Amino acid sequence: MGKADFSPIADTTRRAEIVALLRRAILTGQLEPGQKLNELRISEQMRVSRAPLREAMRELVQEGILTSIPYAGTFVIDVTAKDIDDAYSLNKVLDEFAIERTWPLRDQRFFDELDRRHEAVKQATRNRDTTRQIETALQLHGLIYEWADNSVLLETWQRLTSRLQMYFALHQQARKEAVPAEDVHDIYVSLLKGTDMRAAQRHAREHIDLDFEELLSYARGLEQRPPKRA
Amino acid sequence: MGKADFSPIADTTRRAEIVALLRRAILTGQLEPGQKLNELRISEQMRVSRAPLREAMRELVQEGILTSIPYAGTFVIDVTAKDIDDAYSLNKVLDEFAIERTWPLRDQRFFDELDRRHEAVKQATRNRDTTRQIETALQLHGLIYEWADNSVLLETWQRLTSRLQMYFALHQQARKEAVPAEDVHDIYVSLLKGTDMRAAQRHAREHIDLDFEELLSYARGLEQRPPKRA
DNA sequence: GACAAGCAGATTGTCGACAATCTAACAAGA
DNA sequence: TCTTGTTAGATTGTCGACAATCTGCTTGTC
Repeated sequence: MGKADFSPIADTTRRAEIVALLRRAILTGQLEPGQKLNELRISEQMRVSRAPLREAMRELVQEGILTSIPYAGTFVIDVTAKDIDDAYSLNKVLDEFAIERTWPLRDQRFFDELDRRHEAVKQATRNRDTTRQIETALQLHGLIYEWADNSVLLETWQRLTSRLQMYFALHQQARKEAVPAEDVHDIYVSLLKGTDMRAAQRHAREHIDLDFEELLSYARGLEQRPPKRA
Repeated sequence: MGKADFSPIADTTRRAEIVALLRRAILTGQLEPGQKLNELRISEQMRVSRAPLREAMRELVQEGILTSIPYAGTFVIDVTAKDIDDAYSLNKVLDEFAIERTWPLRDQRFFDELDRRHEAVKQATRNRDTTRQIETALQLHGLIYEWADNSVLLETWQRLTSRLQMYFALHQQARKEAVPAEDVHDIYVSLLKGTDMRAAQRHAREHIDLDFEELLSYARGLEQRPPKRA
């Protein structure tokens, strides 16, 4: 018996690729909140028929980053300050739970992965690649969810992540200035390696507090934006 | 200006109706876990083409009660004891959060609605309508989520509800005996009307504890069930 | 000019047919 | 007997066309 352990091969359906493309466009801010997605136009651009495109859109609607009105169209979700606040406060609760569950399961592999993701954030920061910086920061944050050994929790987090990534991307896009270069994750990582679970939980709350505060002040500025046309 | 407040008219797309039909079939246990959904057969039975059916299926996949393997088929999710345990433990955390958020927002309308839903459970119990009993009990439980004024939390709960309803339905279906006739929600309701939030939170934990314990012992019995054929 | 009716264009929803892929049964060879 | 190659059937994925619905403009009327 050979011992090679192969990873599952990629989904080869057009639908899956369309989902990935659309999601990326939304999460990086290429598609603005409220914007309408014209099926014919997009399907022609992607050289695909409308059937798989529509199926892909249904998935993203359920994922919570698109919204659909029958016979009117499918739109990128609107972002209100309340949405961000809601996501943020739920995130705090979930973080606490995830840390609690992950805590006894931490091992060397966990610490290694933690360092690896932390390094990825630092590199993206050095490269001034803001999109990648957001992505890697969320991946670093997501490790406690992957490790918590709770599939429903992980699913919930992934759904939340989509929105968070979108929110942060919009925020970054809005303020033209460069991203803070210093690394704010050092303490978080070291606490996750330590022995005081409560301290880690407390810091997680306060840490994401900071990021969100700015996000919120930004979001409050763009309330009642007019709906974008396709 | 007239003052009538109309409820939104029904979605008139076939897709929406198909989603409702399929969801109901799954959540009531008409479709067993692991069972394959044959697109052609179902579309013929419903007198609908495969396009809206497939779109409906995509939605339910994202909702977490179906699972899809490219070129192989779409299946009702398998239920493992761990899945139930995961959903259960997350539910406890969310309950606590929902109660905390709902607490200061309780008013007369809340109490009225609480009573209304409680009454619905009691009536379903009297009628020995187990399916409806599960449905109404979950609706009673869901009020704190609807009242918490947090859209992301509500969404998360609704997703969780789908699975819980499915789990309980399976459980009920398995044990042929009648459902416990006594009402276990009296204390829960009265605590939500009271002044001691901590007590309400504590009881929510212990209350759903009871329901789940039986569910878990049942689920542990059906591990590694063979996949059902269409 | 204000307003309602009706029409044209654009867009979404649905259909039936074809292409790509998988499964299972069978045959051929070691 | 076990493995490998082939093939037929069934099922999923995708396509192009048609039907249903919406939107905005035009027209006609007061």
